[in-house]
Parts: sequence; structure tokens; C-alpha cells
Amino acid sequence: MDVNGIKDFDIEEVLECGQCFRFEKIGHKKYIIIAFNKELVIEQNSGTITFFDTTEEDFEKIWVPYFDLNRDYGEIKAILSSKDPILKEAVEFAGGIRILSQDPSETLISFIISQNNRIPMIKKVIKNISEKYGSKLNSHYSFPTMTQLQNAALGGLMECKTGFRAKYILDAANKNLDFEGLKKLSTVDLKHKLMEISGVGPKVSDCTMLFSFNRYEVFPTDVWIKRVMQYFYFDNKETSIKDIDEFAKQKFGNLTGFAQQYLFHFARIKKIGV
DNA sequence: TCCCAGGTAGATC
DNA sequence: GATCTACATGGG
Repeated sequence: MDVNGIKDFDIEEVLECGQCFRFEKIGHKKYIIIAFNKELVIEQNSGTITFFDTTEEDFEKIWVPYFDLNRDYGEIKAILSSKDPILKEAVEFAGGIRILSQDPSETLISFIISQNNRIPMIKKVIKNISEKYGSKLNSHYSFPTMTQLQNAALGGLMECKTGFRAKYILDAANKNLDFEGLKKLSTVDLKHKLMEISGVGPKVSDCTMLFSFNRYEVFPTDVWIKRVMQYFYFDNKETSIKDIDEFAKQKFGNLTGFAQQYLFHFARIKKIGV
């Protein structure tokens, strides 16, 4: 089905900005995305977005929330741009970014894998564990459920190149987390709950909350964000994550999550501070 | 060969 | 509390 009239959306920026890992480019602004046990082929031609082989029901129930299509990003971009010229530049650099609303268990495991790792390698490891422990869809495999991961052996996960993170994946799976219940927690309580998992610290929990729990008030600070924040706001001086976090919350208010993603993408592509 | 990557746990002070 | 280091793996 074709969808028209969606502003502030660029499929390439949405997928390539580092928030998700299960997609393949198959043409110009054309991708296969694996999410929520679906293989979605999606293509964007200027103002028209085509969702191949998609029912009206799947579009409304899965893809509208997934791509955050009901939110007015024009307003978010305007507010952030008015706050300071650096955000204005980052927003103009990739104005088609949207914060996805992904599956919480997949996002949690994915960002456990992301620690001390590179994005191409993260994608490869996630593909490996999906093919080994997930379920066959059409031409791809679903991301394994926590139950499927509970049946994984440490050695099997290591074979997927998870490295030292294998034991963290098993700990997360064996916590038997009730994700529907977690959605009801406050952001502070949710963060503490996620950090009870071995291998989940402030960064992984913030990413999980931003990209799957719709908690837009967090500010995940990784090496790129640390570099770009130091470069633009701290005179390129070494600054603690705590100070960066406080500064971001004070400057960007309740839009820190959006600001973070514009800045992260901008910093990574422009290689700011390296 | 050495250094680093969308960090964190454990040790040490 | 804040700081230091090991950790699997692969690419520059």
C-alpha cells in the first residue's frame, strides 16, 4: 500500500542512524526490515512511502507505532532548532529521522550486544543469533524471543560472535522479565529494573528505554555523544557522563531523546571530535 | 603490532 | 564515591 503526506520522514535516515540493526538495503531508499515477526519491504519515492504486501490492519497496528508516524516531528525540530544553532545544524543534516518504537526484548538484547562493539559487527552478531535461535519467517529469521534464548547454550552464543556478552544475554533471558508490566513503570524505576541485569548499565538501559519504551526524556551517552558534546559545549575538554547528562537535560528539556539521536547521527557521519 | 568500538563488572583506592 | 582494567572479536 502507498502512503502519502508523511512529512519529516526519510527511510534511509530512520534506518541508518544507529537505532536499529535488522534491515537490508535492496535499492535506492528501498529496504527489507525484520521486526515484530514480519519482513517488511518498504520504499520511499519523495512524498510516497510504499509498504509492500501490507494490510491496512498491519499498517495501523504495527507500522504506524513502529515508525512513530503520528508524531509531529516538525514541531520537535522547530523547538530544538530554536534552542541552539548546533541542534539546528544537526536537525537540518538529517531531518527525516524518527525514533522507532521497537520490540523491548529485541532492543534490550541488541544493545547488550552493542557494548564495546561496532555497528557492522553488531548487525552481524544479531543476524547470527536470529538465524540460530529465531523462527523462520519468509527469507529471514525473526529475532529470538527471550524463551528461545533461554534454551541457548553459552557456547552456542559464543559461536554467534557475541564474545564476552554471551553471559549477559543469558542473564537477561533468564530474568523472565514481564515487559508489559515494565511499560507501566516510571522511567527512573524502569532504568533501575533494567540495570539489575548483568551487562546492562546506564547506556544500554537508556537506549532500550528510548528505542522501545518511548521514553524520550533519556539521553544515552556513548563515545560519539560524549565526543560531540565535549566538542560543541565543553570546549573539547574531558567531561564526565554525569555532567553531560545534566547539561543535556537542562538544555533540551523533555526532548533529550530526540536531540540525542540527531546529534549522534550528525557526529558519526561527520566524524566530529575524532 | 597496537588501538579502538553506540560499555560494564569487578577490583582497588 | 571516583578511577582502572579485562573483556571477544574484527577492522583500520
